Amino acid sequence: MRHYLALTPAEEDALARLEEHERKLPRGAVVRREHDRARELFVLRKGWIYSSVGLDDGSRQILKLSFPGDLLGHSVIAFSDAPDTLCALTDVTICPFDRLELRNLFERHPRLAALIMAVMQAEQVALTDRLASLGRTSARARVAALLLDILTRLRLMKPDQHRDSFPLTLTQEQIGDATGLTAVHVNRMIRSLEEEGLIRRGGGAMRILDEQRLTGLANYIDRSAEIDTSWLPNSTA
Amino acid sequence: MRHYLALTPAEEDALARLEEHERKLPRGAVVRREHDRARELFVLRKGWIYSSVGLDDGSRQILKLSFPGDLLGHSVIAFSDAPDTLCALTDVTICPFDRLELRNLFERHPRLAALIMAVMQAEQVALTDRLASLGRTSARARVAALLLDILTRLRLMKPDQHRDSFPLTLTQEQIGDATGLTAVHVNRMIRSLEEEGLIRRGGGAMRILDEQRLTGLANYIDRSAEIDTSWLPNSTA
DNA sequence: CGTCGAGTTGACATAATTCAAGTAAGGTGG
DNA sequence: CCACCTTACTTGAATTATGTCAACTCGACG
Repeated sequence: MRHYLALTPAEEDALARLEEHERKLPRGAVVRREHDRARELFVLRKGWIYSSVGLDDGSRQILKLSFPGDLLGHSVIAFSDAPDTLCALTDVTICPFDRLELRNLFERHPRLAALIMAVMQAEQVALTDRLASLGRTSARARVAALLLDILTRLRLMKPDQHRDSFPLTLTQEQIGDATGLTAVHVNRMIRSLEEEGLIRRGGGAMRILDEQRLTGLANYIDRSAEIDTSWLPNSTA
Repeated sequence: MRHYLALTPAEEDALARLEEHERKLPRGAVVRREHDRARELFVLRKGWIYSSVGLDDGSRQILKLSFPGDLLGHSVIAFSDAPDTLCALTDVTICPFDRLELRNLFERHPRLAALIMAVMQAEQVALTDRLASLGRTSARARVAALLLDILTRLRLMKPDQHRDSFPLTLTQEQIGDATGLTAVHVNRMIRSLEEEGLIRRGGGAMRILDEQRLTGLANYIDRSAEIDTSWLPNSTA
């Protein structure tokens, strides 16, 4: 799944074991709710999922979007109560596995464990990019950055299907919850981007017309440049 | 250093090895600059350090504060170019070690490697808390949350020294860069908190007078409740 | 002493929110 | 197949939070 380097057969097996079980959920389903006791991680096989936290005043912050191939629910690595809610944006297929499986990985496949740590770290850097986006850029820039982030991440997996567009499964309210804006204001920003010919909507899809200009305006940094795996331990098998 | 569980002598040795070398830097020194090639992680032994990114328009976002005992510079686990700048807020003592040392840890001390992953994960959750703070709370709340975060983290290490106060080494501009606000507005928020008797400043220190009320207003969540290590592998030695 | 960085304060400008009302599209029961 | 409802999207006007600019104070430090 996360093919940043050539895996040995034994490592492939170990990864496959994590995806042994499969669970399908309909659009809108809650995978797990914040404050619930949680022991499972998931590999997302199909569909989109978002992670969010609710605040006292009823507002909500979307923390992360996950796409096919992503690992989610990492928080159980540190805490036994889920700090965030996971919710399906589309019909999804997920492969749950207990965190005890990680134990096996650390003991028998140190290289895989280290690779997972590297991938998690890359996600953390993505989080800091979003932090800078929320803290220091305008509404327009935040919306633009979100759209670009979705596009580049989908394109990484399926370059042919997502040359310059993707299905718009997020409502404007959800975009607002991700960018720290109001649904109303998100709407205004999207139309302004559209009027300037930077993006176009239609048929339930979002198309990025001028990726370069949008990237500049959004202060967006594409970090899909490969993860550096040169320090990883050698494979054991 | 990170005593979330009892370590074996061999594990203690391995950790001690990471702290073999020591480097002292004066206040204001840059440990490493963003975009620099970077291979080293650090254990912060003494002093405070912040991590920040600069945006095109000259503004800056402070991503994280690090205190004694913290591990920093994790980004080299995934990338060979530093995504953020590390800068000393006080005179500091750091213990640098190459990321190749991690290899040794994964191969010989899987339990330690897993513990480090858990600690990193806890930091990631802290990042998501800040994301929600920037995205969905008012200026007052963000400033309050930052102050509480500093207090609770320092108190975790030195409960007696930091009952309810800490040295205010951050300028108001830096507080602004951390919370996504202007220095001017930070000033107004701090005085308003002070006028309401929630905090008090004096002698270069910040004192939290009404932690409970401040916590409520800030939407702050204290996650210093122990990291859950029950899933970790057994020690090898 | 004089300079400099940090903090403080007021007047004003602007970005984003709130409120309110309306339209379009999709789903459901009759 | 239509009438109805609901949910998402759109738009304008009024309001508010935060930013900008500019001036002033204060203490530290050379």
